Amino acid sequence: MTVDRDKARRRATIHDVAAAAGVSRGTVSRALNGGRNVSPSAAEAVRRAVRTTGYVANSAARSLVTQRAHSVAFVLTEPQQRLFEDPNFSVLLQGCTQALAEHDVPLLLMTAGSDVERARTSRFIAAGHVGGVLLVSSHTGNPLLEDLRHTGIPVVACGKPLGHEGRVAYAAADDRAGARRLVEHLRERGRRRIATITGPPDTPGGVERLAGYRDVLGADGAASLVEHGDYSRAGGEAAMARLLAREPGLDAVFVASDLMAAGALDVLHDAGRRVPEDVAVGGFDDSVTARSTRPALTTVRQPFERITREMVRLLLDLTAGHPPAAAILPTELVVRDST
Amino acid sequence: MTVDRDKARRRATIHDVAAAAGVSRGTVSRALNGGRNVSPSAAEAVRRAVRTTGYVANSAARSLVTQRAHSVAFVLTEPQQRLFEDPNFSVLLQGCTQALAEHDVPLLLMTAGSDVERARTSRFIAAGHVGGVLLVSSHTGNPLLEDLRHTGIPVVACGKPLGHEGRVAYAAADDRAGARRLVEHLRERGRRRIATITGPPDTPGGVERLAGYRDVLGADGAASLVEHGDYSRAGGEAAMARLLAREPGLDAVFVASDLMAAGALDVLHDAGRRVPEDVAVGGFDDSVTARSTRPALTTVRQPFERITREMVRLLLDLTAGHPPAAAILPTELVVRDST
DNA sequence: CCTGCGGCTGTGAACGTGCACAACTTCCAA
DNA sequence: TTGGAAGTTGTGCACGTTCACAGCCGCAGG
Repeated sequence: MTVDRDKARRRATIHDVAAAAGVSRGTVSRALNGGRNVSPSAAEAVRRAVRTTGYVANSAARSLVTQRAHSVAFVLTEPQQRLFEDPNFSVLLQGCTQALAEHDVPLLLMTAGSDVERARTSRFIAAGHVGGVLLVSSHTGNPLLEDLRHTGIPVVACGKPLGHEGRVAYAAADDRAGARRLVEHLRERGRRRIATITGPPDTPGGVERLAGYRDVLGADGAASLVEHGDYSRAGGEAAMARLLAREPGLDAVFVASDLMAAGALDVLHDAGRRVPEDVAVGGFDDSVTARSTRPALTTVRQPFERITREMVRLLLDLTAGHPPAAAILPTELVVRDST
Repeated sequence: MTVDRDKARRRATIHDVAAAAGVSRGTVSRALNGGRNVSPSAAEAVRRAVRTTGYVANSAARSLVTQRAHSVAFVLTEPQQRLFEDPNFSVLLQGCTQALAEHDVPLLLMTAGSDVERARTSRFIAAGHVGGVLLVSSHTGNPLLEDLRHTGIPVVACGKPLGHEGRVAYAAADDRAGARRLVEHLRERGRRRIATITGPPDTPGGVERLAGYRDVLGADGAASLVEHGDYSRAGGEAAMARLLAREPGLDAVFVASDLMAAGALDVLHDAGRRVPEDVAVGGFDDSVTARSTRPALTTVRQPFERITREMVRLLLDLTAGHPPAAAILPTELVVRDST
């Protein structure tokens, strides 16, 4: 009775497993972790004992002795509002959760939008509470990355970490090729006055997608039809308005994100331009936004699922001792009704 | 030199603080945790030593001895797709992260959409890896809640947990009053044939918002103008199409979520109905969707910030030994262009 | 037959913390 | 003066795990 009650109340420890299997703690630990130097019979006995006792390793005790945590922090350095305005972040978060769960690694969500948040997050990570960091930060020059590199904790960035290339692992879509493909598509549709709304110049998406645009159109003619946005819907509206004021005769716009493109569509609509008859509009990301605009948006699909999967793989590699690597993944043109 | 190097490499422990403050480990522990029975001079010395050593308590060691984790799991039981389609989940997630961070409690994000995920999440939580659970699950009858109640780990639900009222703590908006207010608003605008698109009948939002609608219109006349949706955009489209087929002369629709309302707007537009001239449309949630539709949506604002704050407060109360409580929070009518 | 070696196993120590307990001080009332 | 109460402090132990080490066995080579 007493034994049964204890077993029911307290979680099974490695001692219980050892006793049930008729071996020692060390053997159980070896069987479960390394798997080396354990006889087949002992391994089988341990496996059975684990099943009957319902043993799950105590992570606190484990990370106390191994001096490192098993969990991974997903850190978002954008101002908080972005998390719910831009669907891309949700997709990334969901993908990473999924990919990590498959490796039985819990994900801690942390934000570092304000200075207070950044200090708190930085301190938390430096305290060794997590074994790795997935950093989603588009803007360069974020002090958090400096802090993290100083701690020596494995970090994988989403998108090329401008200024840290080669020193920080990252996974990213091939922004430049994707942008090139979309602008080529606009030309194939017969468009001649093609403008662009870029992302901020201190973000990889802002730089690379503009580069792809210029690959097709050349730097000279392009220079006069470039406006910068900030990836927000409102930013897209403002940039589109500026473009129309500068060049009323434009017949196409390549917008560096779907959210900004949605804003641009509104402005074009209010200005009496028909899409795609008068002006063709191309976006970037293929987020849910692209499917819900009117007309539905032609865009460049980012391989978010592969990106998140690669981020997790790179992080696990890093913790295994590999040097920082990069994964550049191909994009895909999705043609809908706006071009 | 050696001391300096050690201090730089290894994290400061409670021993280091005790040595620096000239007291014992026990006093340091008391000063930091309880604060009771510690002389002012000792407390001051400890405080100073903590600052100079940069001491941060080792959470692994702490939870090993206290037998409970400090972190909180945010569990989403909806199918994964919903996370990025419905902005409400992002808002909830962001709010909880924020509120927990203020208490220095890390948030673990877990999903339980499929059976495999649910089993994994359930096992993880049962293993004692988290100190509490914030459960975001609209549908009733989810086996996860049963699992969780069995473990005895504190749980706070978001929205009334149908079938567990009084036994599980929860925070929710006053759905019924909010729906009532919106339908009254439609009548004040002179509408007479008011239909409704509800949420699923096994969700609190599906039940309560329909109840509010009936409070105003009476059960009899209402019965013929009710269609069920599933909170998705596509579900809203389908339900709107069914309503139009049943009652072409309707002049208003109360839709139980903004996302479904966005779908309904599309269908009304394609059917040649002008909004709000021919048909007034009201939504629920006041999510970003409501501001980006054309016309902008009249809706009921859910006090998400207060909801998340209350969820966290209820959870902390629970861990402190209080019995499960509920927090019902008032909503607000937001009038825009669709009514 | 002894020696060495490689595979396998058990045992003690350590990780850093909170808590129970004992010891010590101070102070006041009997 | 003494006793005890109240407040403050130090110390041993336990939490559950991994790791290094030592001991055991069987086997092959000298």
